[in-house]
Order: sequence, then C-alpha cells, then structure tokens
Amino acid sequence: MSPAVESGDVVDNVRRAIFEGDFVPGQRLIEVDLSSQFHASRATVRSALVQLAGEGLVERIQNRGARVRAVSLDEAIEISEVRMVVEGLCAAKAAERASDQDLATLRGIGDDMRAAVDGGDVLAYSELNRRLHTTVRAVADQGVADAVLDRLRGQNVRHQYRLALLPGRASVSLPQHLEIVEAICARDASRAEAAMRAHLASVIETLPQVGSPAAT
Amino acid sequence: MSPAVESGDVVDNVRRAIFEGDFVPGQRLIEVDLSSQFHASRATVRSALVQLAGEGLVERIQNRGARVRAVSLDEAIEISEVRMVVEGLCAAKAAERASDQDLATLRGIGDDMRAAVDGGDVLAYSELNRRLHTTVRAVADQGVADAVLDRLRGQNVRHQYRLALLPGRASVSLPQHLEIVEAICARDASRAEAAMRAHLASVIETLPQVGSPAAT
DNA sequence: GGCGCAAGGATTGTCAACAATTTCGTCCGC
DNA sequence: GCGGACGAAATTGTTGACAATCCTTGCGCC
Repeated sequence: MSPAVESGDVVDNVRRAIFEGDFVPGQRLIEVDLSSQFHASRATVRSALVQLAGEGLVERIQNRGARVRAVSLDEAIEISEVRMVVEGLCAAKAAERASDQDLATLRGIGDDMRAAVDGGDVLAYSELNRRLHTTVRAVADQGVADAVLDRLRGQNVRHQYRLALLPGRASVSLPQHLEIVEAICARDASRAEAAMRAHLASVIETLPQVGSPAAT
Repeated sequence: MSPAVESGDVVDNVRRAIFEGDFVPGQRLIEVDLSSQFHASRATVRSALVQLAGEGLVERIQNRGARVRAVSLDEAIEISEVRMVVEGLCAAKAAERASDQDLATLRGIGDDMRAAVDGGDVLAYSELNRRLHTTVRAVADQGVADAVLDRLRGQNVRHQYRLALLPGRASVSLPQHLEIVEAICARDASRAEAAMRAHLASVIETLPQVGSPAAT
C-alpha cells in the first residue's frame, strides 16, 4: 500500500538506509527523490534531513543540498578517543551501581564470549561485543553519556563494522572484555574505567589496519 | 527594518535568546510567534526548532510543540561528569601537542588568574576561566571532543554561570587551574588529564550548592 | 458540586506551488 | 583549442493554505 508516512518514520528510514549501506558516504540526498522513495512530502523529508544533520549523519550545505557524511580515518580515531573516555566513565559508574542481577548478566555475557571465541563463531562474538557495551551503558544509567555515545556510534558504524571481521581480532579483545566484566563485578570503579579504556585504546590502535571503508 | 532573515539566523537568534534568558526553561516556543518575532516564515522557524532540539536546547513533542528544555540538577551533574572525562582527554592531548607559543599563552592565563584572584576581580577571573578551558580545547585540536563539549555547554550554561559567582569559589579553583597549566607545560599528558578531572570533579561537588537555577 | 463530554480555539503537521540559487551544458569570441 | 558568458535544467528555500491533533471551556448529567 502507498503508506501514510509521518515525520519520524522518514528519519528512521533514512538513518537505517545509511547504516545498512543503501546510502553510501558522499552520496547526495535529493529531497524529491527521498520524498517519492519514502512516500512523504518534501517538507517532511526536509525536516528529517535537518534532524539527521544534527545527528552528524548527514551534511547539509546552504542551497546545495544534503549528502551522507563521510568520516575520515582521522575522524574515526577522534570519535573512538572520545568514546574511550566516555565509555570509561560508564564502566566506572556501572561498577558503582550494578545490582547482583546486573553482575550475573555481565558474567553471562563474558562466559558466552569465551565460548564464542572457542567455537570460532565470529558473528556471535560480534553480537556479544555489542551487547556487553550496551549492558555496561545501561547499568551505568548515565543518560547524558548514553546520548553522546549514541551520536558517536552512529557516525562510525562503518568503521566499527569492519573491525569485528579482522581475523584474530577476537582473541585480542576477549581478555580485555573479560577484564572489564571482572572489574565491574569486583565493583572496582577505577579498575573498570581503566579496563574499558585499555580495550578502546586497543581498538584505536587497530583502526588504521582496517583503513578507510570502501563501498560494500 | 523588516529584515530578510534566513534559516541560520533564526537558529542563532533563538539560541542566543535562550542563553541570555529571554526564553526561560519550560517556556513554550510557538512557531507563529517566533516567525513574527524574527520576521521569518513558519517553515524556517520550524526547521530551526528541529535543529535546536538536536542540540538539546529545545524539547519537541509530537503535536505539542517545542519548549525550552529545563535541565535538572541531576542532569547538570551528569553533563559535568561527561565534560570531566572529555575535557580530561583534551587536556591530555593538549599536553602532547602544545607548541611553545601555546604554553606561553597558557602560562599567561595562569598569571592573569592569580592576579585576578589577588585583586578580588571575580568577573575577570570568570572570563579567564572560560578562556583557559577554551584554550586547552583549541590546543588539543580534537574536533569531535570540541563538538561534544559545545553541545554539552549549551545545555547547562545557566548552571555554569551561577557557579562562578559563588563567594570563595575562586580561591578553591585557582590552584586547580594552575595545576592544569603546569601539567600541560610539563607536557605530562596523564598529569594534565588528572588535573583537569580533579578540577571538574570539584565543580561537580559544588554544583548542588548553587541548586536549581531560578529565573533571572 | 463533581464528572463525563462535546464544541471551539489554538497549535502543529503536511502539502503543493512559487521563488531563488546553483549546476551544467553550450556557444561565442579569441 | 580554450576560457568565459549565457541560458536551461535541476535543486533547494520559502510561502500560504489546508488537515490533523491537542487543549480548553462550557454544558448537561449524575
């Protein structure tokens, strides 16, 4: 059916299209095209583009339209540096605030990670990686940090994604992940922060190897 | 004159109005009112509100319009916690990257701060405070961190502002500021980070004393 | 007197048309 | 052959009107 589409949907659709690579970095986003593609009015699309520009996913230039923002390797590194300190903060908060239930969840993720690496299941490990970071942030219950991280993650999904597929990456990051879990379970805030920072520092070191992301 | 007003101007005008207290937290921002006040079309105002919502200055609810976002004390603390770690990162980067010229500038600010506190010039000290943080960020040359901090600062200007006026605050923060300068001048990244974090931790501790900001 | 409820006003969301700007191809002069 | 001016096409920016939604107010009913 020709769907009735409201404002928020267009934002979500375009965002998802960018994440999934349907719109590649640098690609022009022309308002009429999007409006026909998503069955929304041009005003709706326009508003969506303004919002996405605010999220840093889209670059808008006066009278010249919008395009998918391309993040350079240098910028991806800067993003990861900020992530490092903010996720470090979250880890510290998580160590302070985690309930017994939370700790059990974290330990479970750690165990599953070990199993995934043992079994050579890269995909499962990647998913667990995502879940560990998400859980730490949830436990930290730090809304501002969470919002900042969401923004930053959106901007370099492409770099992140390629990182997980590097051969041998898992065996490097597994002990780091386990150390994060242990530190939080020990309710040692500064150790948890240090562990998270060490992990992300290692990610940053690895980033140049994956290089600038090309098309899918 | 009835001025021709373009999109970006409305954003700037509304942002400034919020900063200067012309629009108080919680106040509704009605599109037609703003469009007549700033001599812009409603679509332009609308776009500006979407953008400001992205900056966190304005809260927009579906079909209910926009209002100036009120940040609670709790949220101000969270914001400052994130600032603490990100400015810490900037301080560390600044220590690594500062040129001799930069160091001279920082030392100059430090000296002026000492003088301002000696002379009891609270206003000058407040301005120097702002300049020290700005300079550190500039020297760090970390665009992403800079953008994050800009966003965060915009959200709690009101809290920040009141903090500087607390009696006796300057004598507490002066040595912290000087330690930041010294650490950067010693090109000691981790010491600089620690100094910056200690300073902002002290700010966070002080925040509850200023309380929730009332109207001007 | 309090409560559900409908009508009215106020405000936002959406749309289509128009104006302004940029971009790109073409043609002319050199 | 090459550079610059001209013009058409493409695209964005703006405007006014209309539709949808929410809030308020006043009325009837219990």
